[in-house]
This record gives sequence, C-alpha cells and structure tokens, in this order.
Amino acid sequence: MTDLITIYACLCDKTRLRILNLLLKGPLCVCHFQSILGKPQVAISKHLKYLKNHALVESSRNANWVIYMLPKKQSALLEKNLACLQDCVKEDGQFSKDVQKMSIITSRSTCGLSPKQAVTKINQRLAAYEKNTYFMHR
Amino acid sequence: MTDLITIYACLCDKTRLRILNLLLKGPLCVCHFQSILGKPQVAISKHLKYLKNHALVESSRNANWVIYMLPKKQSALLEKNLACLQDCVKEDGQFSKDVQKMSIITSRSTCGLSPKQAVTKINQRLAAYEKNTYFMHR
DNA sequence: TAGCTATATACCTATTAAGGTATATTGTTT
DNA sequence: AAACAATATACCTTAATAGGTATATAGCTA
Repeated sequence: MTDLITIYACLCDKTRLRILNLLLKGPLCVCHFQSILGKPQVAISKHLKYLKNHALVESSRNANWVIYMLPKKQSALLEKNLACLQDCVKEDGQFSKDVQKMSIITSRSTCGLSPKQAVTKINQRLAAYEKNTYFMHR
Repeated sequence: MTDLITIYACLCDKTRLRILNLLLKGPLCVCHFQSILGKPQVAISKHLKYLKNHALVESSRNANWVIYMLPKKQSALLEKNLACLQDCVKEDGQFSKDVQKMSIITSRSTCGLSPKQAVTKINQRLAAYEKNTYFMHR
C-alpha cells in the first residue's frame, strides 16, 4: 500500500534509518531505542509514529511498554528497500554500534531483581515471546 | 561523498524518481524531460538543480541545450540505490511509459530539416556522442 | 546588433517536518 | 486511590521544500 515515494520519505532521516536498521534484527521498545540512539523520548516517539503512520512499522503494547517491529507481511517494495538499506549500512560504524548495543540490552538477564519481580518479568517475556514481541527489560 | 540520507532525500519526490529512471537509460536534456514528464520547464530545472547539488547527476552544455546524465563514477551507495530503484519501478506503468517516450524522442531522425540544418545537427550529435552526451533534437 | 531558444534564477506562498517544552494518557504497583 | 513508569500528544518555532509567476542569462541565428 505504501508507495515508493513514501518509503523514501521515511528513509531520509538518520534517526529513522537507525530505528529501521535495529528493527531488522528484531522487535524493540521505545525506551530501548532511547538508550541505544541517545535521543530524547519525544523524538523517538515521534519518529516511530511517523513510521507507523506510513506502515513501515507495527506496534503492540506489553504492560507499560510498547514494542515496535517491522510489519509481519511486508510489501515487495518495502522488502527490497529494507534489504538495500541493510546492504548500504553494513560498513557504517554507527549502525553497527547500534546493533551491538541492542544485543547487549536484549540479552540482559534478570539478575538483581527480587524473585517476584523476576517471575513477573519472565512471564512477561514468555507472553511476549509467544506474541512475537520478545524483548527484555531489567 | 553523498551520504545515504541525502540520496533518500533526492529519491523521495516523484518527479525526481522519474528523472533518475530516465537517466538510467542514458543522458537527456531539459526540454526532453519537459515533454516526457509533462511538467513545466521551471519545475524540471529546479529538480535537476536539486539532484545536481547533491551529486546525483552531472550536466554538460551542448549549444543551447544542457544535457543531464548520471555521474560517470558513482559511489557504491548511489549505485546500489539506483539499482534498487530500477528494480522497484520495473512493473510501474508510468515509469515504463516514460522510458518508451524517451526512446521515441531520442530516435527521431533529421528528416524534415534543411540540408544545412541537418549537417549542423549531425555534427552536434557526433560531438555530443564523443562527449558521451548523445541525444537528439528535431 | 537584435531577436530567438533553451535554461536558470529570484521571489512569493503554502505545506511539511524536526526539535523542543510541557502535559496528557495508559498501565502498573503499593 | 495515589504514586509511578513508559509512552504519546499539543503546541510552538524554525527550516526545508514544492509549486507558481516573472525575469534573467547564455548561446545561436539572421
């Protein structure tokens, strides 16, 4: 549905490119974008809204968090451009560092939480996992 | 030199996409863009300037005409994105029609010109051909 | 030189978007 | 219910861009 022009319009902002590059690795929530990209919450939120309005991302709420992800079924156009994007940034330091940070954040364990908190978190993760929106919070 | 964001910014306008799609087939001058795209001269001129400012096209003057073409040496980024563009529009009616029109215009012969005019034109074409800016005018 | 053709530029208007501050909303926890 | 955490929205300011009209420029022709 989203036409080529709109896709390019979404791609012509650095923050949005970084967001999409991260989403190519998996779902992520707003606060993680914040810490990875180092941008204020409102900036992230507005860019995500922009991407969502143009159908480049989807979101689903999980407790207090809203998880963003690439659309489950993508148009051929979007697929091609995301593949091209991935190819274009693969040697770019900033984009690689973003992905590195992401893997650190999403692999964080529940150590340090109280048992109750840990159970809650793990249950959340399991539920999220089944909804294909797996992610982690401290 | 042109970064990815800038390339996407150039690509997020329909007229510019159509211009680039045509240039993928070969050099073309402003007035031909006008007749193929059906846009006023000033619009074409401004979009070409935009593309040139961002190093997505080059130009060279040939008599009264200014011929635009893709850069002789393109960055890897630009190459990838132009290839992706070509792939993305190959099933789009408008872009195909543009190319069809282009081939009609650029294959136009010198029939109907006075001998002197024809010689002049042909010399121009030869000169242009050697400068890799071959195109045709009535 | 004067007129002509092709192209470019100046200027104006309207729209869009980015970035910021403050506030609202939604869901959770106690 | 109240406080809290994560996210979203309203509103403002500034900048960029598209589109249009009018005019300028560059090169050719007679």
